[in-house]
Amino acid sequence: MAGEVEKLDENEWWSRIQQLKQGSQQELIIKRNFGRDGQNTLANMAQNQGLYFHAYNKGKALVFSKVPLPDYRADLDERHGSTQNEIKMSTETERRVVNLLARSKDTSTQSSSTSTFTRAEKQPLSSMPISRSESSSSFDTMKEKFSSELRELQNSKKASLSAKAMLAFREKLPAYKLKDEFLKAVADNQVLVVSGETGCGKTTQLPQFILEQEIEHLRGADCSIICTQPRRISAISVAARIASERGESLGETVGYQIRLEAKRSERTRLLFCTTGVLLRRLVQEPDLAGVSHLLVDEIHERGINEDFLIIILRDLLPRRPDLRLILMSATLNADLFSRYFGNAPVIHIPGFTFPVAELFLEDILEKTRYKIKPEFDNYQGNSRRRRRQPSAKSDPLTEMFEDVDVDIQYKNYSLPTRQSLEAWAGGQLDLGLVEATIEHICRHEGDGAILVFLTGWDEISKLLEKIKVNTYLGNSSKFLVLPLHGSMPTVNQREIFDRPPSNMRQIVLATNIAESSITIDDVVYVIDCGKAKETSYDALNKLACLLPSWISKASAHQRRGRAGRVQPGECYRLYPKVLHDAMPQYQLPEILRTPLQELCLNIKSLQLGAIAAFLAKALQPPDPLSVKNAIEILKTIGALDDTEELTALGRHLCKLPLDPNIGKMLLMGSIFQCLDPALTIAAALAHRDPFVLPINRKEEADAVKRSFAGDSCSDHIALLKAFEAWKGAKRSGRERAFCWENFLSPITLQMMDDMRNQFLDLLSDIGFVNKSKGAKAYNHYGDDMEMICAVLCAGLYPNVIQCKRRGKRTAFYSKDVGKVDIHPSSVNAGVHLFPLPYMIYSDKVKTSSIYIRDSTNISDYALLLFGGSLMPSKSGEGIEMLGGYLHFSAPVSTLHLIQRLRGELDKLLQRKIEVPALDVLSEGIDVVAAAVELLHSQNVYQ
DNA sequence: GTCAAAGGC
Repeated sequence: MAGEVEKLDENEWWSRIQQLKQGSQQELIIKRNFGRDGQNTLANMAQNQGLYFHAYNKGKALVFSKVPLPDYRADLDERHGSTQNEIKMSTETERRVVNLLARSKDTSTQSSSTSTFTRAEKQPLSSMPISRSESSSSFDTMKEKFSSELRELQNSKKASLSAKAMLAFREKLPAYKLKDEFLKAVADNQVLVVSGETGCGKTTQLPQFILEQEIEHLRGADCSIICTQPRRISAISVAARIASERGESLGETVGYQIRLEAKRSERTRLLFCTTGVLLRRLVQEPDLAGVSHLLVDEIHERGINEDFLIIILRDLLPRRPDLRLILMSATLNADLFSRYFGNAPVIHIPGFTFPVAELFLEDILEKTRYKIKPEFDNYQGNSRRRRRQPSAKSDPLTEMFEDVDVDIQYKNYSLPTRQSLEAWAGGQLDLGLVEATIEHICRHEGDGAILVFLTGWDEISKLLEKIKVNTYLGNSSKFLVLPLHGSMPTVNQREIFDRPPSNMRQIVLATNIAESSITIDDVVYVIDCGKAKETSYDALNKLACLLPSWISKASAHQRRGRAGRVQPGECYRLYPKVLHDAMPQYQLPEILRTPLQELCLNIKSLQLGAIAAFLAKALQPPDPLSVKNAIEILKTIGALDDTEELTALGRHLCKLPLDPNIGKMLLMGSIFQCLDPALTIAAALAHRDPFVLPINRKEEADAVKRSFAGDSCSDHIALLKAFEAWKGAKRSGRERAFCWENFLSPITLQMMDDMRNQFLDLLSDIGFVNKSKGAKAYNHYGDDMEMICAVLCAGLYPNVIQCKRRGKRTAFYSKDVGKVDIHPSSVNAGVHLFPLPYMIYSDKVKTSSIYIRDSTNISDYALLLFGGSLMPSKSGEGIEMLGGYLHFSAPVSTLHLIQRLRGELDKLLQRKIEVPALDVLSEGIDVVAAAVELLHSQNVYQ
């Protein structure tokens, strides 16, 4: 059935596609011989031509067809055929299941009545009319009274002595000098873009100017100013700063609101919140009724939430002519936002930082006399050969430098420097160079902390080791070296913020976390390796990647700025100046680098119309193929129907602040009586891994995690058991010791606990849980490992891989990308044989290989009963799933029994989703018991 | 054989 595979050049494809359209041929199969960007364009254009497109075998075979294509075709897959899994059910099990099914009530007659419910639910999600009509005269009087009260209070605070000192401080900020110009621009324009460097005071002053003016003009009661921040910590700290500048306590006129935490009151007029909080609020208030001014801060960071918000706001402005929108950005790309909003005026505020001297690789080599040794695999000494054979990993920027003629470009530099530049390989960071640079600063430059930007855990750990054995830097009475990484326990410690003893120099080895999330005050020297690990999304292979790459000029600028906060500083850049000049201006916005299913669900939830059309309005619209993939997943998990409308399940998922798969897992847990485990696992997957990665005691940490997993072959169970043990330790008052001994982060665990409560509230809001019944009513199978794994399967599907025996080991295969590996941090890493034939996972990412980060070993029955829909296989003798990728064979009676049970389960589930209050235990006890019976009689894995 | 960073009514 496969047509002949053709090799085509990129410039031939268009005419061949035209031929396909006009001729009698059914399909065209192209073997890829060009880059991925070309493929995506090709795929999109072919689809515009009305042809179906699918990529097979890691995108090596591209198929265009006049008929819809299956998403798996063994004939085009060179990697492996998918194996049949033979299901052997014992007669005893079969008899029990048949009996249980016979006892179960026939639920099919009742399900028809639910359709009316579905239709009623399709009406707008919420309509909360603001009852302006009620504004009786007494209401107006109250507001007037409140407005003048606010003004009196503001004036009395201003008069106080401390306020005068505070004002003197504020007046020194660059933003203060533009106060009048800013307020006039806000009054005259609906949209305003403000650009300003760090330290200019825009975040603390501009919202405050508006607040002061509104109160002064007796509009205090009517105004509601919102300022969004991308991070929780900045929302709190900025709000606290402004409250103190106004001489008030936090939560009076100035407050904040972040997830699970708020300090605000009836009197709050200026609210700082995370962008996510505002997006959630938009579901209830699509017009932001009642908001007078909205400031969106840090938009230059181009986070997915901010980019999403901006599309919504541009559509909203005509409906809210009285709303004022102020976009705040770093200097570099303010014009981009101005153009997006119809050339909105831009105000620029100069920054206030100390000058930072810049040194590039060539200067550093000259100063340190460090000698770069040629790379082994790349080298045989002669530079011409190096140029002709660039290492496979090298990127365009590094290649660009390989073409530079060092002797000409650097003729004013010494010979050793030129030789080192010749040997420099941008593909790999030279830690010896970093060490030499640190030592140079410590020996020859003045006092002050050193901040080193590295890409990840491994580099931090190795450099730490190098410093420890360095004869000069290893002196722990003179140098305080601190690793700073999001998953290291030190992040939660205060050491980094405490000033070191005066005779010690602090050296911080950090990831990007120190670029914007954590500020270390007394940094004078920054060493920048020029790289960061960055996610990207390969739409063709439906694969997320996390690879080190060169940072943008904007990031490099931000890193440099970290040296000039307290006094003039120095920035040592471990890459040549010509490379810096060739860096991209900005990083690709997050919306172009991430899987989009959650965003797509939010678009439907906010009723913003067709997904693709909406996203096409973005500042930089995502690849249509990425959008298509996201919609495809939402359809597979049953959140969207064929017309891209929300299903009943989809509407429930909208209410949960979770990735749709994790949300579904949570709903399934509540339905199938594993509520507590589902809450815990959902919280961990949505937030972050509570296991920390200590730098010295990695093996111990690994062993602890494995002991939590027991023999479950599941990272998810390890999370669950760790959380439960923490709860126990907390009850007995030994939380701290417990966390320390078990390499767990108390902050993360506490956050998980709070999130569990939020999820429980939300499940109660949508009717799945009746809190008054107590936890016991929803945890009948809370200790049943097979049932918990089945719930994981129900939620995380189609994230499933096959485990196949290869001699004494097991190999793993996924439908989209073929062979994958278990991530070495998983409890399943290094295990050679597994009791069950599949793994379900929530995170697959390409780094040095394609890794499944967290996995749970599951049975055929878990997949058959809780996975994707069952299709009769083409041969007619079995069942297929996942577009033909998974095959199951069994005697006809077994197949029928499984299909019948699956049918009953689906019916029960559908009714429960449409009528959430339905009691599954009383309505479907026998069907669920039959499922449990099968799950417990696990097939022997061959 | 490995672990960038953020975020949610």
